[in-house]
Amino acid sequence: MIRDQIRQIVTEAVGSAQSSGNLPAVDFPPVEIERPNQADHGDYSSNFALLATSAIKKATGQRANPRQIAQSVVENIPTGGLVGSVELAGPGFINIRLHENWLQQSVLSVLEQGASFGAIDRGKGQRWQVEYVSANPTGPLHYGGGRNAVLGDALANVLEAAGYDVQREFYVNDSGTQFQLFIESLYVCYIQLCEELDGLTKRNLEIPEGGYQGAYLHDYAKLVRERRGDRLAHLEPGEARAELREDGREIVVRDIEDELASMGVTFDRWFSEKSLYDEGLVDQLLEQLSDKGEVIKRDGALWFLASSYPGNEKDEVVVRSNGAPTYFASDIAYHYDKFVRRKFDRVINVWAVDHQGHIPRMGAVMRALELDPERLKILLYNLVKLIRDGQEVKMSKRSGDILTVREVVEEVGPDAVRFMLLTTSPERSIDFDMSLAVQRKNENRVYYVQYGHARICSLLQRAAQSGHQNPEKVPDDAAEIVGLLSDPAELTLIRRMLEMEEQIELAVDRLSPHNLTYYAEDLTKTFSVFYENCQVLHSDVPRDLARARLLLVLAAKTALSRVLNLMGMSAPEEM
RNA sequence: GCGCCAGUAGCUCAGUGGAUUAGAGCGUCGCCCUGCGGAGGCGAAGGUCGCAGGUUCGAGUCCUGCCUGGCGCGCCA
Repeated sequence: MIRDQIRQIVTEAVGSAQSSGNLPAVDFPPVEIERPNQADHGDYSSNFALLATSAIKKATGQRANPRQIAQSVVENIPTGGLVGSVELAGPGFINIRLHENWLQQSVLSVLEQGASFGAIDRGKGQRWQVEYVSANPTGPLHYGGGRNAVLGDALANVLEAAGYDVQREFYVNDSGTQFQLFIESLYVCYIQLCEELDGLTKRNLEIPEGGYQGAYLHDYAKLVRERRGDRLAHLEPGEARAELREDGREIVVRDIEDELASMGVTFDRWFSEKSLYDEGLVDQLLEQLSDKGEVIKRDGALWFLASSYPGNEKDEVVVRSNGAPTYFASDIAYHYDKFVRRKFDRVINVWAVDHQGHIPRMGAVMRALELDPERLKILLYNLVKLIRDGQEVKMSKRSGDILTVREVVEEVGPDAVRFMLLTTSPERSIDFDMSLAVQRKNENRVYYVQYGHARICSLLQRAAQSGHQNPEKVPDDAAEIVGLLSDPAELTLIRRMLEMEEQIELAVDRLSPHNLTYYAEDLTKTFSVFYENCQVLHSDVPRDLARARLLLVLAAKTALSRVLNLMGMSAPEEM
């Protein structure tokens, strides 16, 4: 990374200053490089001298002058390469500007990297898992799950860009109470459908208490009947429901899968909760924890003694007194599987805020399994409120009449959904204004960015038509002609593109990719300024300059489509 | 009651402990089209960063207390 290179250069300068006696031989804190807020403070700056002052005071008791320290460092930073100029500023800041030649040449580096532009190797050799959505397989996805999908997917994209080996997983809760209720509800719908269509005697079955009643169940039931005819209706209810589990699971999971695919979200693995029971892993883990005294029997139930771990106030039931395990039991086995069997270095679970209470418990589980709790990270996100025509979209849960991800995607389009759900930091709730998201107006930020990309494409296309060499191809004299890019608007655009690595790093560090939306806008804005100020295809523009600018435009396209892709959005050629 | 999160411009939101002016978009008010997509660009107005203390050379950012709103504290998930 550029910033790492700068850090290295400054660190070496500190070393030189120390060995020549200009700086005292004390232990200094590591050099930090930051991005100044103001452009005239350079591309990068370091507050090293200010931190060094207190380090010297601590070590020797002497008071040092930060400006003097900074001066000693500045003198030892060679210009050339990527460093254009170095200056001492204010109370002791070291401001560094990138070299113009180096900036120009980096246009070619952007083109070389192409679709992987901005990739860094921070995660090299590490296997991470992102588990997201993991909604109950009991029906279509509630729109709120859309935020989970978008966050998890973009985060996984960004982690891959940062060099991590990432696995995307959806945990299918096909074993608990909710799934059972779903199957029972589906059974009732199926029987009713058979009674109606196959003339069977009415049994007057009713959806069980707490069961599911959405209209989608009838669609599911139809699918079952298409596969099985009325065969299951002639079996004992218990037997029929057992058989229905498979069909029901398949149908609902497929439905959710399609729904997520409609906004471009896919998974590497759909992990079955039931499989943890089938292979006995849950029992095995409960025994194991029981042997270690972490799990005990009390009041007829089996308890995990979570309260012996920090942050936990109470114990948790893992097996109810009626013998049925809670979801928490399989969660223990599931995380054992993730960390011990599959050996993920780190796992990120994306959860809605209403699961926040589960976090300390999982921390306790990690400790009980003798795993470093740091290896499990929870990305919590707040709820989404849908607004249409200035009013909150309310829905009745009882009738199962929910607004689904599919419906929202159909109404506003996958790209707008993704962008909108990504702009806000996860811990904040979102008021998602659907009426605004569909408007092709200035207020809609999604279109601003995509329009910028389309305009770039149109420019490149026009270039090809007006007799330029295929602008998508880098010419042999590219290294020479990019040297003609010296307009402030051109250099600013290059600088902005070169922030890509840092933007990716930032999203990874915070486990939150929302900065990408702002970066995309910023990049687009910077391109627009260039576009206004620098003509490309115009008779007044010298041919080589036009060619150089076309390379820059192509690089801008590379950068902009890269950010859009990281966010999981399309980069339209035209709109 | 306890815990977690949020409170920044009229609105929607960024903000990684540092340099006299805390940013963006929208909205408002002015400009810029004999030129590559005006779904654009430039500029202006607009802020007690919820409140009160504290730490620091320096706080929107860290600490404490309080106010407001959301969520969580089940043999639910």
